[in-house]
Amino acid sequence: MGITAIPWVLHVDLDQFVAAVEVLRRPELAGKPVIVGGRGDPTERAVVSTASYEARAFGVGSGMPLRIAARKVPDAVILPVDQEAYLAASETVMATLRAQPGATVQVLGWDEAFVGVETEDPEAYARRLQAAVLERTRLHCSVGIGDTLVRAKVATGFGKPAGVFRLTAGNWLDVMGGRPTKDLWGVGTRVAARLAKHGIGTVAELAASDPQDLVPEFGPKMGPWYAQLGRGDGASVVDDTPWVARGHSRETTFQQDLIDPNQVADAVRELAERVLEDVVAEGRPVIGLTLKVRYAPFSTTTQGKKIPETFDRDEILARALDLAAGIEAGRPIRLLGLRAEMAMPDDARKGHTPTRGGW
DNA sequence: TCTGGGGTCCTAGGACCC
DNA sequence: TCTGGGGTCCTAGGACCC
Repeated sequence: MGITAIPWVLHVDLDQFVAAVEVLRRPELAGKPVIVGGRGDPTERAVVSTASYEARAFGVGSGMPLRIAARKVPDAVILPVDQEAYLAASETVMATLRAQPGATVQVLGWDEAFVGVETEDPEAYARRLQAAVLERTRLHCSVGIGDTLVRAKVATGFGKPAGVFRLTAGNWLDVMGGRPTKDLWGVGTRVAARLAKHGIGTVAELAASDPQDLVPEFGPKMGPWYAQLGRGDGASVVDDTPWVARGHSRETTFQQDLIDPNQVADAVRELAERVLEDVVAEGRPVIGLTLKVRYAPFSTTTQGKKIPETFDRDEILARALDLAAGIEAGRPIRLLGLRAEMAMPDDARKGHTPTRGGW
């Protein structure tokens, strides 16, 4: 008997994806600090989508205000976000992954996916995968190998750029144990701070914690889930069930804060029109609406309402304006967002989501 | 330094029903 | 007059991800 092929989870993540796509169509940018964000105008309210490695060397990263990024890297080439271009590149990458022998592909976003495969040699498979993506798209990617989704996802970070790294139950604590809980996928600064309050600062400490002890702080689901996350445990099945959106939202940040109620009403109408385009394209009726309001400087409130199933444009507009009636008069508004929740088709699997749920 | 836009899921508390 | 206990649904808000 030879070695039995066993199931592995691979996590594929394109390196500096957005910046790389831009450099491909403008080769003269290779080796330069490239920052992509907003409309490419650093005087506007916008944030960095992606920075090339050359720009990251100056301390620029995703989510940073574009204004600050431009200040840190005076020579940077600043480009507007071009969703269509990235989506097209992404689709080619995903198609390439799906074409690999034995691959089950679960897309997580523009630039990343899980690949499930049974193989004796996951490193060799990962290398073939990288070569295929590079040949087809001229884009580099890193691959994490794991025995669970979480371990594969975390492993990728150690493979960057353009490398391969394996994390399993065998080396998880050796590699991750001493690191802060914030390094885990799903633990942000807020949760890390709340864990620290209970004396849990590292992954090893979280892994050793009793899941039930975390329930009072985080609730019946999230408490045990964080304990499991600390151990790297969880689901190991890659699920290629097509993703069905729960809803669609649109939001706008105003370059100048809004005060006039008429302007607010106009903005809500426009958001409703844009949301409706997506809903109509999906062909599934709206069952709820949520309005998000960010007042200047920084408090955010939401107001939601269930509504009877409808596609009716006027009905949805009227409901959206009802929600807008709850906006505090006279307070400057920096952002408005409108989300439409849609009815789920009967055959859609609940609990399957790109970033969470069930694991 | 001053924070986009598109998503998902979880929790607490109130309303309502039996 | 005062009021149990359980269940479900809804809303508002929080947290996280890319």
